[in-house]
Amino acid sequence: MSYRGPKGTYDVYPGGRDPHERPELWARVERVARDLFRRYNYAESRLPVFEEAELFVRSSGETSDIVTKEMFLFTDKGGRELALRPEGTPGVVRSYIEHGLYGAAQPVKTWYMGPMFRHERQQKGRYRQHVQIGVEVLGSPDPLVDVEVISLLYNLHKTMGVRDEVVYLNNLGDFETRSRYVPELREFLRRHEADLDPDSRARLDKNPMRTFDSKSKETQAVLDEAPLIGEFLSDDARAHLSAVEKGLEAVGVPYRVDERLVRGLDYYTMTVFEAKSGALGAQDTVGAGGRYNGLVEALGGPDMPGIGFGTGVERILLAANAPPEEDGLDVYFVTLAPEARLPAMALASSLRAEGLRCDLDYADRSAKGQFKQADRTNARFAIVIGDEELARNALKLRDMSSGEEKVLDLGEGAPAVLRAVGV
RNA sequence: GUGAUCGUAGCUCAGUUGGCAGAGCAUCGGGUUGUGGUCCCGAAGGUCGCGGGUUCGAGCCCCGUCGGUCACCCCA
Repeated sequence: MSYRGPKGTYDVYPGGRDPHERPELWARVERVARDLFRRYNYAESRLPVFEEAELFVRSSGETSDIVTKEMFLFTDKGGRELALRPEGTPGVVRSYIEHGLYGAAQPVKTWYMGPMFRHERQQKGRYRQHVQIGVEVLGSPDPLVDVEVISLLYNLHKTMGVRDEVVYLNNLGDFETRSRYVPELREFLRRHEADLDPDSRARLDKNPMRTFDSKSKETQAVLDEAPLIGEFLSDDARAHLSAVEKGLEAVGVPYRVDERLVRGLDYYTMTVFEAKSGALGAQDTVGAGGRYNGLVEALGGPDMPGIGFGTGVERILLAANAPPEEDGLDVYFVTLAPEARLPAMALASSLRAEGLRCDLDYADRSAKGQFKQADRTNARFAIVIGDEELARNALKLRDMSSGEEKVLDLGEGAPAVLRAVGV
């Protein structure tokens, strides 16, 4: 084996085995997503897969893992520091600011789908290049926008057949809330430092809230007694959370409030949410997102609120029931003489123009082999053209399920076939 | 980045204490001078991931390396 795909990547290819390698499943997600976004009135954004590295540092936070150890960095020939995008939100916000969309009617609702890159070790449901579908709503602080975004995520997953899903919801308050809560939490954790796992201990100074994500039993035992952010929320944040809850109930999205839900990115404020599936492995988050009311301003725009989600297409496919593919060809051409190939090609071309799915043998197969191929491609009909048919300017139409055969006029071309197959 | 585990035909996998590289499925052909799904026969298909080492001899033992899988960290 000479070449392999780069570490942590995968191919979508004809005959792909795993769900995320199957082209027809990707086609389905794209179809479902586009249809849903049209109904919710979101317009598409197509953005570069690389940006100035600085953009991601400013957005995700200098201390975040994504920035410190997971970015694919490179320098172009002009000496610019660039990075393959590790997430979608910063690019969308940059675009919103760059094109002055804050001056348009608000909110601006957009969606995107494309590859994201993170330099990390892969495991089930995690790749160095993975595809995210995301939405961002910029310019409105309305809690009902949060409801719309969460319900959109939920419906996307539901339509795709994601199994065993639970939506978790929390409110992290504004920066002020956190500036009161975090010292309190840190103080508490410090008192129990001896019982924490090494990773959590290391996080104590930098970002104690992420201790909640630890999978260590000992650490979780300590956290059972820890102060929760709910008690520190401002009236505003509390009202926002309850408005979101009422909204989710109104639109019929099941959810659970989880006060221990924290998110890894620095820019989140107020609402955060995460959709998890029991059908995945350790990486069980299918999609997640939250509000980022300070981000637009931090990136040089006006003080505009925003909210969005990102969801991993590979994880959607992994967590969904892959439906059996039933569709096949309308016609497979069996050519039994070299002179039959051109008339077959011409007829196939006419039938394709009429919308029929057709294919021919390009492998110089035997008669038996060509019928076998007709069978494999699930063709409804085989059209046989050989010496006998050519001599009479005819073709033989074989119904592949009944075995019934009819002789048609080859000279008449597509209309005769269309009539016989009942289109 | 850390740890565990696995790399043999396109796929799934056997391969004994180190002794001639195998099976099933898939592919192609034949049985049927032009008829598929079942059946029978045959063919083709391999630097045993790669590089070193030990040995008379390595798919097998040792070291390194690359890659896959799973978990941690983190995240979609």
